[in-house]
Amino acid sequence: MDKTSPQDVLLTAAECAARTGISVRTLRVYEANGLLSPVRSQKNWRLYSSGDIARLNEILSLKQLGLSLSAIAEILEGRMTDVGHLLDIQKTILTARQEQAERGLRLVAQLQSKSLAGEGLSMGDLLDLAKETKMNEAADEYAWKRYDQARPRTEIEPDRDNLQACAGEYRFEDGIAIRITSTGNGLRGELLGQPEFDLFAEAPDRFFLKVTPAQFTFSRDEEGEVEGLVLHQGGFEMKAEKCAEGVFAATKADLEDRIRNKTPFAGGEQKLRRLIGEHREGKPDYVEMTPVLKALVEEQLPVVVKELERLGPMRSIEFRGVGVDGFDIYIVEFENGRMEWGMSQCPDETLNGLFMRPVP
DNA sequence: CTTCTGACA
DNA sequence: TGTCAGTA
Repeated sequence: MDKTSPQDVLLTAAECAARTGISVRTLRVYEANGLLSPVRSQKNWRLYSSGDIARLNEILSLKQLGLSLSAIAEILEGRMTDVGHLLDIQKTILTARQEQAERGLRLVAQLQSKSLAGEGLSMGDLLDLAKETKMNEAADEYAWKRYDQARPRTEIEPDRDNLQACAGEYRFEDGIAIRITSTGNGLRGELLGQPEFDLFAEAPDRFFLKVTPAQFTFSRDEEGEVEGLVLHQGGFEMKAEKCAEGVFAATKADLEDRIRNKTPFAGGEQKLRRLIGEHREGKPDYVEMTPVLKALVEEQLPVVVKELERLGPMRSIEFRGVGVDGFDIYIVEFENGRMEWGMSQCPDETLNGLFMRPVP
């Protein structure tokens, strides 16, 4: 079906913008995101047909829902397989925004009454207000990433040369190494202390796991050489840069040494004591944790606090050894029972793993 | 005078 | 998303 008919009037960008109440810049952005594709004149000017205008109206309507341009693109191209899920996400985001706005309004009202009462406003009052908005923006972004990472993927035929280009060793910002190898018709990933996993192509430089909702995007430098990757998982994006061949093997050998010799992380026990104490208080120190671990710890905190309360005061703490995944394992005795705690840290000493479970 | 691209805020 | 530079 041709979207332009012979008697169609074609509008220039400025005319189209005036008629739809958006800017020319915005029209170009939509086009860059694949939402619009106006024809071009001989002078390379954009010309918008009635079909383009209709599509623009659809875009504007979908934007009312607060959808991102990429989500709108998926819907318009019919690639969106799970609109129901999308709407769920959208609902939670909008509800969160609504709650945030209500909190903001209450704060403003408080501040106004305070200033009416002649008490004067402190910098701290205003900072509270500002902080709140920012936190919500972050929450929105997190929800979107989680959504995008969890949505179903479509596998495509991978490009052989590309697989070779992506193969190599990479190191995350916290020092953790990962090895990517080509299997000929896909990629295989290896993270220290974890079972190997297969990666399937969904775009030339983007691969996904089938066993868990996570994806890898490979990035290239100006010369087109693969220079790094991004792991998308659990609402986070973790960047890794390509590193020298052999780094992975070296860290693997280190881990095997640690396991064989039962070598705990330096200062691990003190750190764990502190962490347990902080958990008991219900406020662990997140500063020395990776963002991913922080999210995990926050999530399980209520349960842990309850458990620690039940167990009573701590009696002793004993290092047991290093697990295959590189976790230092400790047995912690409490007045009313015992727990196993595992702790793992990155080369830069930030904590990247923490688990705890009751043991008989 | 207008649009285009690309960069930057 | 606005704006600016340098073009065509």
